[in-house]
Order: sequence, then C-alpha cells, then structure tokens
Amino acid sequence: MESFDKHTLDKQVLIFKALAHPTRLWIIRQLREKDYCVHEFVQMVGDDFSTVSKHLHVLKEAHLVSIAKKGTTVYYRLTHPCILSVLGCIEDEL
Amino acid sequence: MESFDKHTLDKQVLIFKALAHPTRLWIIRQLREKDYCVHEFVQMVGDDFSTVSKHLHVLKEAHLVSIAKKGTTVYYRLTHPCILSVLGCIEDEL
DNA sequence: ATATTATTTGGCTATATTGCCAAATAATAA
DNA sequence: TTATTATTTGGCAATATAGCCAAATAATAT
Repeated sequence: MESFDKHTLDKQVLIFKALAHPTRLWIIRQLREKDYCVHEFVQMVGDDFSTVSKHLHVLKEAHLVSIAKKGTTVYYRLTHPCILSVLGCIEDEL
Repeated sequence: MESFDKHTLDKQVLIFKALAHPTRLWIIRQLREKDYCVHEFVQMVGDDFSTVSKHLHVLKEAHLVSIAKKGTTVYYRLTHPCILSVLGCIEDEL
C-alpha cells in the first residue's frame, strides 16, 4: 500500500472504532450538550458501571473525550465538539 | 436512553464500523482520487480477493461506496467524497 | 458449449470486542 | 480508623469480526 502512513491511519481507525458502538456514539451525542459524569451515564444507559466506564475509556484512548475530577466524581467532556460533523455530509442516508 | 433514535443511531454506527478498519479506511482514502476495481485493490493491498471483496461489501452496506459494472469488472466509487471531512476537526490529534 | 477473467459467497479457525460480576482503587467524610 | 460514594480494573464467557481457501456465480469470448 503506497501513500500509506501507518501511524496516521491507525490513529484514525482508533477514532472510528471508538465511534462504532451505539452506546459510545450516544454518549458522544449527549456530551455535545454538556459534561456528564459516569454515574449519570449509567442511569441513562442502563448498563453496569464497569461497562460504561470501559466505554468511556475507549473514547478517552481515542482522544475524543477528556476528564475533570471533582472530588470522587469524574466528569467527561468532548475534546472536539465538531467530531460528528462528518455526518452532515451523509445526512440524506440517515 | 431518552433522545434516542435507534434507527438513526444504528445507521451511523454502521458507517463508523465500516471506517474502523485500516484496509477499509485506506480504500476510502484511495477512492477520493479515482474509482478502482477489486483486482486493483487486491494488488495494492496484498490480501486475498475474498478478503478485499468482503471489505468492499462492508463499505457498500454502509452506503459509503457504490458500484458500476463494466463487463466482468466491478468499479467502486465513493458515494460521499466528503466522508472523511470529520478528520479535519481533529487533525491536530493525528 | 467450453473457457477465461473478475468477483462473490460459504465455511472455517483465529482474533477481537462486549458486558457482566467481583474485587480493587480514589477521594472524602464521620 | 472505618465508612461511604464514585469509578476503574481483572477475569471470564458470549458474540462479532477478520482473513484464508475453495467453490460458486457473472460477463464475455472462442
């Protein structure tokens, strides 16, 4: 594969993988409105704490979210609020 | 999950899943330049015909590519050349 | 009809992802 | 210190995805 920058490609794949799960994509959509902490997502999503926490970890590894601790509570926020802008390009398909 | 349009969410997930593989993402990037047929991708990527064909099938199911047959040859093209525009929003991360 | 070239599909194993439970850690309060 | 609340991590079984080979299909030519 010529014109192949493996490092860049893998980082982009990591981002798309992070977005490629209904719960994680839903979380991203919620975070466009405001920041949320883990137990708020647990209540809204209905999955186990561990499951939600791991989803948030995947988003963090992809640098799509960052955290801010307040006491024992961890707030998550979007690093790139524009992250879903690609969907505008294909909204007629949705 | 309130504000949950499952149909739209699943379609968006399908799109991100399709992009979440190095070979498929590389194929999308190539298709921004021009159309290619399957055996051209096979030569460039180095995987088996069946593997490449299945990757292209995934992209087609997500409506990211469409096909045009010429004889026995199947040409693939981007349905939305803007599909990777989201990456501009996070290019500082790449 | 047979052959040729291009692509797709079925089947299989290997690998990766998901989501639960239970246990561990972090920060704060009593 | 112990307790409490919030979150993360380890481990495991279930499910999904990837990629190869071989066989099947498609379009065209001989």
